[in-house]
Amino acid sequence: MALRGTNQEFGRPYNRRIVLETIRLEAPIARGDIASRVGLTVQTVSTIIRELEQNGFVTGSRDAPKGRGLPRTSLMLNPEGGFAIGLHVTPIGIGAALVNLAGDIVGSRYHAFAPVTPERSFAIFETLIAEMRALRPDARMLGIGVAMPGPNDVESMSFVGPTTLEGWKGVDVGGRLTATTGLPAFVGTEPSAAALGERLYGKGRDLNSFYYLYVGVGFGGAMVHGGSVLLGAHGNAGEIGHIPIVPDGDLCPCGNRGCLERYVSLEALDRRLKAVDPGAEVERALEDHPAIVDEWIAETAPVLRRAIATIENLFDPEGIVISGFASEALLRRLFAATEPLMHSVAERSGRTSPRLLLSTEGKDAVMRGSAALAISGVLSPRFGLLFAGEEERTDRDPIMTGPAKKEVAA
Amino acid sequence: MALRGTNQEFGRPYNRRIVLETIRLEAPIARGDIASRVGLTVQTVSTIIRELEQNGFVTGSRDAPKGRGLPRTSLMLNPEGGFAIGLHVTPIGIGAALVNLAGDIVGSRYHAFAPVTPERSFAIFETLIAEMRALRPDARMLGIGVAMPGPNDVESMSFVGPTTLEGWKGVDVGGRLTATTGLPAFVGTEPSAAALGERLYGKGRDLNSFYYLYVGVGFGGAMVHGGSVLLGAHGNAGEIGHIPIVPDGDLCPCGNRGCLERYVSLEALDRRLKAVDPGAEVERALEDHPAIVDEWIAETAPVLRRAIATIENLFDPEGIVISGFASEALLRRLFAATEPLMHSVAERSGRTSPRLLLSTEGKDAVMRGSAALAISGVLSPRFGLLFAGEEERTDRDPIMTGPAKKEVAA
DNA sequence: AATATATAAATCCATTTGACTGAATAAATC
DNA sequence: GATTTATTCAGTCAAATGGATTTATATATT
Repeated sequence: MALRGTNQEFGRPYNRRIVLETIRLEAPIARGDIASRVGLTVQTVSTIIRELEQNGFVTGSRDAPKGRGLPRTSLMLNPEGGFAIGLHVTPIGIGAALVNLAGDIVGSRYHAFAPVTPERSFAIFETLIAEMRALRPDARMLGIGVAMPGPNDVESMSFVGPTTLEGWKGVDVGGRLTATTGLPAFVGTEPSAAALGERLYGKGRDLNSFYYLYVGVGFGGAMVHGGSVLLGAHGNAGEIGHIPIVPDGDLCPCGNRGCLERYVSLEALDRRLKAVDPGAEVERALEDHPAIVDEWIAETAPVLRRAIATIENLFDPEGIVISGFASEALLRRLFAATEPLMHSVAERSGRTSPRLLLSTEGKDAVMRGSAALAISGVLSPRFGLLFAGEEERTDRDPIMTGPAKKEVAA
Repeated sequence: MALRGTNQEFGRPYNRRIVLETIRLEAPIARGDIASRVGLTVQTVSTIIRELEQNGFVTGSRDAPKGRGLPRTSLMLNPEGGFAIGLHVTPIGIGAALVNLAGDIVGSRYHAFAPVTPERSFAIFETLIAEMRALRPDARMLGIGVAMPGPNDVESMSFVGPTTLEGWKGVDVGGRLTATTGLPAFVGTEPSAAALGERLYGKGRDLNSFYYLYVGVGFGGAMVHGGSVLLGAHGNAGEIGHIPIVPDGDLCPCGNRGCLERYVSLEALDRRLKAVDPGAEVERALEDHPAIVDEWIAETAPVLRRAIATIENLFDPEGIVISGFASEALLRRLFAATEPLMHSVAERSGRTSPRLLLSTEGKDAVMRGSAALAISGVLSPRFGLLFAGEEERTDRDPIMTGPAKKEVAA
């Protein structure tokens, strides 16, 4: 855990992040409001804002006067203040996107190929990264984020079975990318990256804590608490696809029986489709084989409901966000099938917010999310950590370094 | 979440806590070692230690010389530096204990009565608290911690059924205790309090993250991560007793079917015993009805195993600690019945530590733990928070106030 | 219409807190 | 006496604070 003390040089960057994060979440907002919100004085916030403006992270605009007094200057993130490249590695290809500070996808590319071996992938990484960089050649590039299927380094289920990648065990993806590009690189699992994206730019903006469900080829999840994604001791928290949900159920490649992923996942649907029509594709399942989808939904709904009750009782989140690589139409079907929800601690007396939310971010979520892995280095409030349990980054504070830097009050 | 900025006056208490926590975990330890560990200079640590010594939290002793140079002064927590009263409310009585900074139970008392209504309980609280205070009349009393069965404020399952308390809905336990005693009072659920005790004084000292399972009348749990107990959005995280583990299983008072607690809990064993012998008692189950216990263990083992795999895949902890109100012998039986463990992300390639640990702290865990709720106000490293998600305590820093205070460099 | 006052937002400046750097001191061994 | 190690003393510096000041607008008064 390595508890660290604080000192003045540590405190300033921390306050910078707090202020920047507040602007991100509450924009447009004025200096005074930030001050009262974060518990600093207006003067302090003012000097921090000056730094942030000079470095291009924040822009301000004089409001229209209403009431007496000097009209406030509303501050907001400068979307062009920084960019990150998000990479999404799947068993059937690699996606890349250039994402700005506001989470907008400036441009993206997808390269389909198989098998996705490390050597071929690294070559494609380089091409994709160069392409993305070319979209904003002179901008401040904050880093690269890579989302990969989990879990990491687990004997029985790493990179085995249809939902995982083969041949990647022990490959230092982050290290190699940093070496070839000179940019800081961060690697995360698909669901944790997507959850981070959701927390920064999606439904998670309004939720202090939420559980994120990611229906992909497999089925993943991530708990977001206090702004951080909980990764667990070894980054494998959220392997919800492998919770044993049906006693003595289907055999799973992980060695257990009745894993959630065997029922609720695109791979599970695909298996059903292929059994009837070997040429069927999950993407077109609703159009081509609606009856099979109906059957699948009906049979998996109780399984999904039990999974949801399990999450609610174990994590007590403010809400559960359902999202994923699946098509929006299919997600909506799954979402609707969760009703009626089971009883759980989520049934609070004064509850107003919904227990379940559907994220329509769709497939962009992962790419945005993986870029967010890098962007979080700038935007994270807690000493640079958006992932609880992650090693503390000892790099210099990225906010005040980088190409876009103009001279700060020398 | 309310992000807060930091400043020097905020930084000093934080550093004090970091130093104190380091001493607690690593004692005996010298100033220099603390400095390099927490990243502060020796001088800064020195001044902090001086304060802590003057306030009686820490004592130092000159080591025996070995090698040349001035022998180091080893520092350790002064167990008598502070005390807290732990209260444990159960459906059949109330326990109280006086606990010192080192987590030692200085004295304890149990008052059996039923039904445990709020009015009778508050009267008994007062007697017990007075008794505990009398054990160290002049010592610094840090506060009162109360452990109660969960969950809080949930429509369908609050205070209903054999494992819960009735008539306590909406009762402000902490507020009333503070009002009558003048001491800060903290209320937590049984498992979260016990988990905190385990983290401060038990197996949790060596684990950065662990899941804590508490076999009580019901079945509870708590995730400890980075030194904090994760409470969830409303303090109800860890209602593991109500995860639906058997599809279409036994009906539970919560309204669902097949809840874990219906199988693995003292209440479940009790039901089995009473069905055969209405006068049977769980405490004497192993002696009086070994066959029934065998049968219960055999039938619940697969259920427990699935629960363990679920926890491992959802939280990825370093380990799972099994503990509880149950007798040590019974816990050992349950513990042994978890083998063979199912596959999960816990099966890491280089794994050396056990996946499951048995805590022999026994029934003291809860009382120590509830006292720890109050003690954590002093020992918590993160700005006074040992519970992630808890409201920030705006009280003055308890370390430097209180009866034992001698004049600090006026 | 012209002027004065009230209010709100943001900035300037002296003060204070607290951690840091470097020198000094104390207690041991060589 | 020289060297080594642990700890303390003295001065420096970064950064947040409180109070006064400046700027821009609205409203009241003459």
